[in-house]
Amino acid sequence: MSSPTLELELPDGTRLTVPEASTPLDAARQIGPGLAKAALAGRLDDAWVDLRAPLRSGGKLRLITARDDEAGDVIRHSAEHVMADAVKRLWPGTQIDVGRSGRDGKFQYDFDIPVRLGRDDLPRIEAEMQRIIGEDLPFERQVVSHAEALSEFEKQGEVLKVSRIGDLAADAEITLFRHGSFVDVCRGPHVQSTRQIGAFKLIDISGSYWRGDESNPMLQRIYGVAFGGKKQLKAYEARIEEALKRDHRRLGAELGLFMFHEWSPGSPFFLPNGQKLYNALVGYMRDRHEEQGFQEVTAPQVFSADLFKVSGHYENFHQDMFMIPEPDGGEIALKPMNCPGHCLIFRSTKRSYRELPLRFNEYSRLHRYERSGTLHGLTRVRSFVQDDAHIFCEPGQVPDELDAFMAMMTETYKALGLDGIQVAVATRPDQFIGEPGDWDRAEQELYEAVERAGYPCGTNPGEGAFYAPKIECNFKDVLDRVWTLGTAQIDMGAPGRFGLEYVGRDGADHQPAMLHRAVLGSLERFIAIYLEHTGGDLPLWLSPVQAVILPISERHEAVAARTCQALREAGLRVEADDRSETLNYRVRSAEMLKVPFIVVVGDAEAENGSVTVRRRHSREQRTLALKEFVETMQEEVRTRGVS
RNA sequence: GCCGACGUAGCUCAGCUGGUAGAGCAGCUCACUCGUAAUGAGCAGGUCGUCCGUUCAAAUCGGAUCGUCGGCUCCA
Repeated sequence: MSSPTLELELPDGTRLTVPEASTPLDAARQIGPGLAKAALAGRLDDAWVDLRAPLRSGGKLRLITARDDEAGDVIRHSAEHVMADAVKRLWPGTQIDVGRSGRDGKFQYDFDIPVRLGRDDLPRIEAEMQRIIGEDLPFERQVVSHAEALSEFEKQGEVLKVSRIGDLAADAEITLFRHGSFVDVCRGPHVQSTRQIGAFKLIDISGSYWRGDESNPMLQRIYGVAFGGKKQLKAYEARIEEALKRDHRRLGAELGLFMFHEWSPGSPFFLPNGQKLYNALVGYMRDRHEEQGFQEVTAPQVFSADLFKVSGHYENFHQDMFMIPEPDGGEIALKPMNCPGHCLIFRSTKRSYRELPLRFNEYSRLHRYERSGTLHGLTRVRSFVQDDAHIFCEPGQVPDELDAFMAMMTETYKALGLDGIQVAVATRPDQFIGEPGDWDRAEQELYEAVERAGYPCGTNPGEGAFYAPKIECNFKDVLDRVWTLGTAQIDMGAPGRFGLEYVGRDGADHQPAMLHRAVLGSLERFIAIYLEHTGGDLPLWLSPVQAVILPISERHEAVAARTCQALREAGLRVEADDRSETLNYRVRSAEMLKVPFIVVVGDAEAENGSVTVRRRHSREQRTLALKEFVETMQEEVRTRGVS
């Protein structure tokens, strides 16, 4: 009678037969002692397996070593434990909560530490971690029952951990990992020994609410990065440095696009160059909407609080609004959204089904009171404009309108060369208006629209607006933070609350469906993401300064001025730089402002009415007739080419 | 709003444990008049975020406040 075995297939195709309940480490030993020593974890059919966990089935086994790209994932996991151990060693009485390791090399751990730590304490923790790594402590894996896990941490007085274990099912098998005297609940996998943590660095410390709830006490969270080797750590640091160069806040200042002032926190000033970019974008969206049957309107900026009592904002959005008490005891508010105004326009006259879908778009400035700690450059502001529109239609027309939204969104982002969009449906939040059944149907319609448009669709549970579920178009900024740009929402409250009606084919009154949608979302936020996406190298049609004219010397100033004027009259945004500086100096200055065309005029050009042009990022200089240059530029602007 | 850090000339930064501020770039002036990434010289520029306190004396120490940055929470 032979004992049962498992069949494993190795990456090179060879097959390995091991006794049942062997561990990946056992398999590694069979392959060779070198591999067994270097192995960090295993992948069985692409799922992580801990080296010490008995295999439950055969399959394709890959042993991960520091040389593999995925090594970092395992190392970070173990680095979390080592960091937690270090903090406990340094500050006895520390309660550990949980750690997490994410993408991009980062890991974190939350603690309740008896003292407040600052960044200055990080080197001390790093040193302690280094000591633990030097101790070469093996990670031990242990599977225990729920009760055993509870008693383990109760014994240690780990109140937070006990509470976390309480979340797990009573019949769950719990895996513990130990190294030295430190133990934590963890699914794994972990490296074999602390020594295998190749390179790490603690990067920051911050607060975080216990269980993510701001009514709970605040814990201290420490962030770090860890990799298989020093080289990856260096690469990470270089990547962050590069990313920072593309930060829209930095580019905004360097290119003279926008600024902030402490007397109006979170409210951007668009400087002349920024306003040109802004106007170009709005102009583009105006055209797109007009083509698609939208009608632009402008509603007031300030309304009586009564409007928002009807819309539901007063009860559900109050702390996000700028409310102003009036001398006579009334209350007025800066509008945080355009929708209530559009509802008033809709019901200003008797509407017929023949008018539907009725699409109103608006570029008013919206104001929302965002808490001070949430403000962030142009991505999170208190004053912004959306390419916003509301569609009033018959309920049966909703799918077509959603399809049109998805199409416009796809086309617009494509035209701008912006990729990396993530689409998700944000569902009913805890605080909402309307009927749950209607929400379910609306959410379903949104999912179907995303699917018809061919996008993979995620779900952001409970992230919908209080009045509508929404399709969200999400993008990451240069430091991997996710921001929502475009959205499409099906309103669950406004048509009823505002008593909106239209006369149907049947002569009876019906309630219209109402959609909210914005393709770029907040223009401010869009500009931020787009600047980071392009690194400030905007396509010609969006460049604030499309060309700069450089006279070779003083005697060419008049030609430069004439050339500049001719280009301006052709509708191009052009400036002449006739400062008393060397040509090289002025070329450099134009380069740093990321101007797409550098145009030089000297004796030769003055003589025959030509210009010598060099495109940014090109080394080639072309001399051509001014007229020809104008036409080339106009054509590129007209077709909104993306380089 | 909460936790932590930061706040010195337009920008980037120096200024050790308290003795009333310094550089580079930008700006201005003069000279140079130049063919695609920094010509040279000179000048000017700051009540050290703000307020209160400690001290003979505060950019430096303490407190408060505002703003910014990194997170948390919240959100386009």
